[in-house]
Amino acid sequence: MGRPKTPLLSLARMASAALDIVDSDGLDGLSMRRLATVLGVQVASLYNHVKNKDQLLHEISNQIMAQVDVTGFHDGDWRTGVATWARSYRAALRAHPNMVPFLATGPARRETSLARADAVHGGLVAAGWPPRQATLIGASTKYLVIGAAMTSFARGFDDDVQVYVDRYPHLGQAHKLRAHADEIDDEAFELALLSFLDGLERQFTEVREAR
Amino acid sequence: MGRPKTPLLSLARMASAALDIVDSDGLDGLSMRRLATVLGVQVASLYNHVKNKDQLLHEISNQIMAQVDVTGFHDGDWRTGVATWARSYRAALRAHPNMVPFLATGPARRETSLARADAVHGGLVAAGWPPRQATLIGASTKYLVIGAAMTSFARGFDDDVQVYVDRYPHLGQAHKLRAHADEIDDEAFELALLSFLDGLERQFTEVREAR
DNA sequence: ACCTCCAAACGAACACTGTTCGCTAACATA
DNA sequence: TATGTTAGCGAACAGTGTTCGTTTGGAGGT
Repeated sequence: MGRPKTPLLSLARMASAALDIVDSDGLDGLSMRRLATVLGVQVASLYNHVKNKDQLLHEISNQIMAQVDVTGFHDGDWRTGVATWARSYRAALRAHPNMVPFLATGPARRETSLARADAVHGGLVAAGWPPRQATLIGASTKYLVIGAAMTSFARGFDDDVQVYVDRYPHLGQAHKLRAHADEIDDEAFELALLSFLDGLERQFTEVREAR
Repeated sequence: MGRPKTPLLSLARMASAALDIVDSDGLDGLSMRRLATVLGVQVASLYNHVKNKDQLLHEISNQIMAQVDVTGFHDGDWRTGVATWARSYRAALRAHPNMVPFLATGPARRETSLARADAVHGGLVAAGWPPRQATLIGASTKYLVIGAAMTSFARGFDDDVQVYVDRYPHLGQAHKLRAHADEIDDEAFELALLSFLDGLERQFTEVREAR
């Protein structure tokens, strides 16, 4: 067949189609052959635009991480900075839940991830936090976001009552959870985030008074 | 060859060997063929003891979750209950970091997981929390633990300075993180956990006064 | 205009994966 | 003693990521 007059593929088109597959059929549902079929192309052609399947997934990851908002630090208020960062971070992950296991694993060497980390750390230090504390806050917040995106707590329970009755006395209502899954997950995340920020606030005043 | 005089395999032996492989070579490093080789056996034989590779992984997961300690609720003190639960939960996951992606994904239908959830929820309610709050606390705590186990924040950075210098002004010290990776991860987890518990404590007194 | 080099498609193959099938031989039970 | 179940084995199947050599279009240089 040879080289076509106008290119059939592009990195953007591939990443977009791949993300569609992952969104609808999970991470395991994405195979290079299936992606090729969707794009109307043969498998080997994909490797002209991507070195690896891994690289393709990183490409998608960058796309997702670009949605994370770190502008909340601009006015020097660290609390709203962390809050908007955490919320937009979680929202970006929840938009593509099947990608979360990949996003959360492995080193954060991705471009966009590092850029976000840089902005957060810089924002916290500029607001008056010692570097060490800024690091810890960044880490803790990331834990919370990743955990919340990874594990939809409420969806982890079965609709069927029989699973719980008799065997787990305190989980009698657990099957109802799935109906309000999103609601509960949202509330649990907000609860953790706000109480965390409250805790930090107290610590922050101590830091300021120590000077 | 036929049936051997004494069984060569057992579920326990398989799970144990499989976990060894996962611990040393990652989740992807575990293949049924390799597991069979390690056990001095042919692949097909494994399927006499396990229906699936998935079932094998669930077996391992149960083994790990059994390490989680929920006895802290026994004396009615919810705060130490949650704290010991969270810490032992995290410790169990950190002991086998490569298993975390599997443990964290998918519904928590596993026996041992449900038993733990039951104990936690029961403990919180017994201590005076309304069921709804108990659910949220369970969820939030799980988020934190899963996130902390999933993402070793500090290990996510590169040892090489050149990665950061010039490009990310606020991450100039980031390469030093890896040296104290464990220390930082521990502190970040404790920071999040304690400030979360503090936040809950304030909320709890409000709940009591409302009665 | 010609020649060269690179880019982007293809088809075929390789090594690997999880899983199933039919076969055999030992044990457990009636 | 006969029967059925259990736990090994070998071979095969469909599917995976990836690489190789080949073909051909287009861009750049002389």
